[in-house]
Amino acid sequence: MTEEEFLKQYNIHDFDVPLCTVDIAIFSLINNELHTLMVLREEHPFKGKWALPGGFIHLGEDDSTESAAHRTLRQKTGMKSAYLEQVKTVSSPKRDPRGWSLTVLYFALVDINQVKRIDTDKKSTWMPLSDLKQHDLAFDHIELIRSATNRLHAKATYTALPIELMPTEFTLTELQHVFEMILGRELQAKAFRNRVLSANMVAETGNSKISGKRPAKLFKSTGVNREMFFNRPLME
Amino acid sequence: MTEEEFLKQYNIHDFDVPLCTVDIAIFSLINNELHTLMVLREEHPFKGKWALPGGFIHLGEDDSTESAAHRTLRQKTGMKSAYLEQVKTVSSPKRDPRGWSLTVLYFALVDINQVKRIDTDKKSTWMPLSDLKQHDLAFDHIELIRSATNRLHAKATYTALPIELMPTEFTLTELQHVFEMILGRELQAKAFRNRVLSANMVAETGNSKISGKRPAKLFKSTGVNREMFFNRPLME
DNA sequence: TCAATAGTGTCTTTCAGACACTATGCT
DNA sequence: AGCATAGTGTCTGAAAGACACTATTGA
Repeated sequence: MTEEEFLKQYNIHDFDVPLCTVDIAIFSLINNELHTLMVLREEHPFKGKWALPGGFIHLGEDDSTESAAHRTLRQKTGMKSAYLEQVKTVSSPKRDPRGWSLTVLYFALVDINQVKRIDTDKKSTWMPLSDLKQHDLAFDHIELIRSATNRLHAKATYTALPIELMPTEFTLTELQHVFEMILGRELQAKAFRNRVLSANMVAETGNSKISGKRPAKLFKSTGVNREMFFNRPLME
Repeated sequence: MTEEEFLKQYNIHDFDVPLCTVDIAIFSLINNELHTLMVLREEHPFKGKWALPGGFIHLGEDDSTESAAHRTLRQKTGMKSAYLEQVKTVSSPKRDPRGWSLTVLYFALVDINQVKRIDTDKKSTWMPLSDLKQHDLAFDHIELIRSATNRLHAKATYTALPIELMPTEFTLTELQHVFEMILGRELQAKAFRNRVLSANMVAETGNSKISGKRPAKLFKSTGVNREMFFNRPLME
């Protein structure tokens, strides 16, 4: 048989195949707390439960799981681009009652001020991470969120990725507080500032922010944080 | 409709679904060189080309993509357990001529002395990494191998994972040479030894190896390398 | 005794941690 | 002037880099 003949007779529907989805944990800062965007499932299975945004890959529309993730992100937040990173692929015969399933998990970091639109057709909400355990989420999404959070936590110790969560202008103290929230512990101002400043990850905007007492210089991201790795982690 | 009714009428074959596979780059040391196990494709597509071991998930047999990877590893090397790590999931409508496809990539590190059996039904070979570019591999497998190699390289800078490639007993100089091969540069004996010894990643066996001149102490892995991360990378 | 490989002593450099200190602007 | 927050000076310690040095064996 030639390859052409083979491809002609090949039909994926002759085989048992897994269900194949993409899920994204979209993280954002609201009132100095980490939130993740959740959508209410309006169909079975897990109807009425909160779930991560995502779903089946649209074979005609998506060029990769990453572009499926971008599409979802666009639909839910109106953002054309944002930091998006693949976390891992999780699979099991049990995690979806419809059958053997596999999901490619991503996480995104967005500045909440850039979020333009939230799909009105589906009920969705920004849920603080601290509230998650009180909800009985769909599928294994609580586990997925934990995996995404762990990745974010790890990245905060050896990169400056959390800058992606910040508004256009921010003070270094504000940035430090975000890191502290993600890492769950306090940081030394000196070490923290040395690190981001000497790596040129932020640049002064010339503006400052008066929050009552001494005004703090405002900084903006230089974008270096997307690729740069520090060669020592923050603490152990 | 109840969930039960929904599940009863749900049929995955009503939808367009991607092809879904698992591939593994199985790395091993042969004659002081990194090799990866390749199998000859005996069917279309890419018939007659070399490819990474792997293939479709067996829904009845595999509990996850990881167990599909373990099954493949067992079939190709006879090894029940070995270091196995998920690298990433790669997808595209073009990478497989049969249609939209997705593969979950793993890499494994094996001690070549523990490899018991190589499937006799499929032609397979250990290919040195340096030879790969001379071959026209199936699918995007050359890219997948590059991704797996990059991961191994990164891990060698901040963990002692390459210990998994070593035989039961080895000298520190031999281990250092393996790191040097993976990293593509020379290391300082002092720094290298301090690092693995103070982390208790290896333990003396009491034996030594005479290779002509001063005998070198033999060490064995303590297994610590699987989880331990150094808090500074080797060089930049 | 010498060649060759194994393994160490020790100085430098880098950067995080600790923490006391100074700076600024509002009230 | 006082106070709260912004931001710095400077010492310590841990671990990597450099590189000269010593140790052990067989021939």
